[in-house]
Amino acid sequence: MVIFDSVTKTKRPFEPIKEGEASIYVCGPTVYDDAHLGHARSSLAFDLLARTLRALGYKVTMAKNFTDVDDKIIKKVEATGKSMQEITTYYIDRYLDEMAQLGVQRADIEPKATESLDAIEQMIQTLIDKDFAYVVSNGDVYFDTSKDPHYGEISHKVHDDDENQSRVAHNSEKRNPKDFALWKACKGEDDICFDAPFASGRPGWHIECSAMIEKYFDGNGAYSIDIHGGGADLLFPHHENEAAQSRCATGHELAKYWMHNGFVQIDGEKMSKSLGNSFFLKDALKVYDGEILRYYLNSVHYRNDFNFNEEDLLAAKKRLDKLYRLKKRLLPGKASAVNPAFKKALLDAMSDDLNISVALSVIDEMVAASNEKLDENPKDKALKKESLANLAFIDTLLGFGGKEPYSYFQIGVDETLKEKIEALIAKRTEAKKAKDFATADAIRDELTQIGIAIMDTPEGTVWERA
RNA sequence: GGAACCAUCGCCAAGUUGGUAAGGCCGCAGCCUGCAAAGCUGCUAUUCGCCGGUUCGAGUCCGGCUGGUUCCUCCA
Repeated sequence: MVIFDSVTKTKRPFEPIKEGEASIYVCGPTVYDDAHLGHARSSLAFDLLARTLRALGYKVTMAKNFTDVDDKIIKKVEATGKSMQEITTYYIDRYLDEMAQLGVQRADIEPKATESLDAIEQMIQTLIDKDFAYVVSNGDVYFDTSKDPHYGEISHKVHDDDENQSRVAHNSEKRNPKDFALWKACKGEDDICFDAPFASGRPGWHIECSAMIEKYFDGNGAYSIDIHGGGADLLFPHHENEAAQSRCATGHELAKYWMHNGFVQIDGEKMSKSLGNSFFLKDALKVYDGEILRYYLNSVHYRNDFNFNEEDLLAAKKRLDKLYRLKKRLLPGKASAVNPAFKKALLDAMSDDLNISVALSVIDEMVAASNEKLDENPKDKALKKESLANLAFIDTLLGFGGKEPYSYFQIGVDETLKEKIEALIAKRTEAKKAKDFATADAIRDELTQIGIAIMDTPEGTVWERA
C-alpha cells in the first residue's frame, strides 16, 4: 500500500506503527446541520481507505468523531430553543443514516466531544503545566504557537506573517497572532459551559481531536496513530493545531501519515451556503439511489476536486448498470472463488493511493470479458460462478454491486406499477407470438412512455426502470 | 497581498521512478434481433493549456506565461 502523505507531498509506502494493524482517525462533522455532498465525499474516501486496508489484511481501527459542542451548534440552540443534545443527536442520527445509504461502513469508534471532556481537560492541563498554553484574564486558554518550534510543518504555512493576519480580529491578550483557543471560558448565564480547573467553559475545536486520539489510541511511542484524515480545508489551521497540541502534550508526533480529500463543486462552483448552492445529501438521496451516488462520488480520485453534475452522474449510473446487467445473466447461481488475476489487479490499483480510476477500468474489462464469454457459451457454469465471486469481491472492496439485480433496476417501482408492467409485457409476448408486431411495438412504446425499458433475452423479456 | 494544487479525446478520467497516451459516457459501422433494447466486435487524441530548456527520447523533469481551483477566517 502506498499513500500520498499531504505533509511530505509524496506517495509513501504504508508501514504501520504496529505490525499488521492500521489506526485511522478522520475528522467527522460538526453536527449543527444536515450533511452535504462534501461530507459524503470525505466519508466515502476514507471508507474506501478502510476497506482497502482490510482487504490487504490489516486489522483496521477507524475513528470518526462528532463535534457536538461548538459555536454554530450553540447558535442553533438559541435559534430553535431546543437543547443542544436534541440538536446534536438529531443530526448525528441523520448523518449515520445517510452515510449508511451510501454504503459507508460505521467507524469502530465514534467519539463525541461532550463525552471526552475528561481527556480534553487533561490535555489542556498538561499543556498549561508544560508552559505551552496560557490562561488569559477572562479564563480563555490559548496555545502558544511560538513555543512549538515545529509549528507550521504540517501545512507548511510560514511563521509570523502577522502583517496579513491583521484583518482577523483577535483577542488582544493573545501572545501571537496564530495562537488559538484550547478552552473558551463561559460568556454568561445562558452559555453552555462545562466545569474545568482553569475556568468554566467549553473546549475549542482543535483540542477535541487531539484529546480523543490520545484517549482511544495507544500509539507506538513515536506516533499516536497511523493515518489522520479529513477534508483539504482542514489542513490549516485545524490539523496544524492538532499536531502542535499533541506534539507538545505527548512529546511525540500525532500521525505518521496525513491524508486530505478534495472538494465537491456544483457545476463548477464552490459549494457554499453563501452562494446558495449547498447540496444536501438528503436532497440528492431523494432523487438518486445511495449506491449510484456512492459509485459516482467515488469515481474520481479522492484528492481531486469533484465537480458534481447530473450528466456525469448519469454516465456513472450507466457504468454501474452494466455491472448489474452482467449479474442478471449470472443468477441464479453460487459464487466460487475470485479470479486471482482480477483480484490482484483490483487490489494493486487500490493499493496505489486508492487509484479508483484504474480499479473501475479493471472492473469494466472484467464485465466485458465475462459478457463476451457468456455470449459464446451461455451455459458456462464455471465462468458464471467465478464472475459472481468477482462481483462479491467488488462489493466487499468498493461497496457496490451487492444488490439483487432486479431490485437494483426496479428501484422506485411500486407493486401496482409492477403488476401493470408485467401485464403489458405478457400482452406483448402474446402479440409477438402471433406475429402481430404492430401491437407489440405499441406496447413497447407505452412502456417507454412510463419510463420502462425492456429487453428480449433467450430467457424471456426483462424490464428496467430507464 | 502571501502560499499551494491543477490544466490529457466532445464530456468524465488514468497515466510511481522520463521511453513513445488506460477505462467509461457520447458518436459511427458491423454481429445479434421481426424491429428494437441489452450484449459483443471494430473505429474515434501522432497528441497531452501555451512558450522555451534539459535529454538519444518528456504528458511525465526545469523555467516562464495563460487559465482554473483552494488555503491563509468557521468549513469535508
